[in-house]
Amino acid sequence: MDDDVLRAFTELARTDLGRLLAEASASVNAELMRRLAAGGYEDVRPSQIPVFAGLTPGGTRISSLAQTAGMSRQAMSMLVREVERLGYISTSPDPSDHRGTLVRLTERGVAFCREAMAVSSGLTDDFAGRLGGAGLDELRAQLRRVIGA
Amino acid sequence: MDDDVLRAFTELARTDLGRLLAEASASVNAELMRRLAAGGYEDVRPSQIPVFAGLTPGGTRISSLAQTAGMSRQAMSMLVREVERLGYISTSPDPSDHRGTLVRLTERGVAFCREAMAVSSGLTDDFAGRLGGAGLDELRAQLRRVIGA
DNA sequence: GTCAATAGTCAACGAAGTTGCCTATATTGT
DNA sequence: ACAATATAGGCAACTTCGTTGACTATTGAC
Repeated sequence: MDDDVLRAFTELARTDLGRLLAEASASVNAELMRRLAAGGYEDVRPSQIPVFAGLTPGGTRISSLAQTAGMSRQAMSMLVREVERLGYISTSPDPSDHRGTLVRLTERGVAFCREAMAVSSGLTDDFAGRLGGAGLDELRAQLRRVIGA
Repeated sequence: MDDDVLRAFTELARTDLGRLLAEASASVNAELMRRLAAGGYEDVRPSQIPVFAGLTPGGTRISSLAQTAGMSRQAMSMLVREVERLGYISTSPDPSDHRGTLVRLTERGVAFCREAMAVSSGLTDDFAGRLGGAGLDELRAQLRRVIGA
């Protein structure tokens, strides 16, 4: 019966591993951003996090940030300008190669990274409480196995 | 030292639960769409899946699909037109309420749902092989615990 | 010193979704 | 019976996040 196919499909769509992963990801990410906002960083958007994540000590090229984030230089360039306008990073021409632009954290940027780490730790602790410490480690290991396809 | 904060932050960004979940979700979803495309359904895009997922036997309102998918009626209305143009669903005015539009699977739509279930089963089997059957069940349970925040 | 490669940016576009407003139909209260 | 209200759907404009293509400036190789 077609109806049976449809019912089975609907049921599948609800319990699917892909959907569970997507929901869990969205949920964790939303909670992370909510806590960052509560900590005084309401102006940072999720898409801007990769800018911070790609920074390295001593200053980092926009191209390098783009590659780390897996996106085009153009997109990263725009993100960098946004985050700079928010006051978290500063840019300056690379003295050793005037084609390049070096991106560095400002003091506010350092404070943001500290807060982000604290928030992430808090969230991790919450999950450890809910899943058990061993359960959380096991979850991480299984996710890595899922990714390593 | 600021550099230490940055290094710790970078490390965190790589091993973060949120990032693991996002990567796993993207990976599983991409693989699902890849297999659907390989099975002859190259024209269905990820954003259109919720149209199918919300359908119920006997025909379903666009508003109902929108609510199930958690999006606006306007967005779902557009998705419905796209998927209809691809030939997977048909629409007709609701005879019992002429404001409404009932959405139903076509034969091609039923075939798609069958294939999607087969693909999903295959994928689930693959993961069961990689994580162990009990490991997969445990992963699902933990993801549900993560979602139930 | 010319010539190819690289870093960054501008402009146009695309996918996926939102909000505000509009029409058509239904329902409800008096 | 009819005015008021609610609901279903659709149009238009906009936002977010990303892409590709074409361009300039600088650099390095020969």
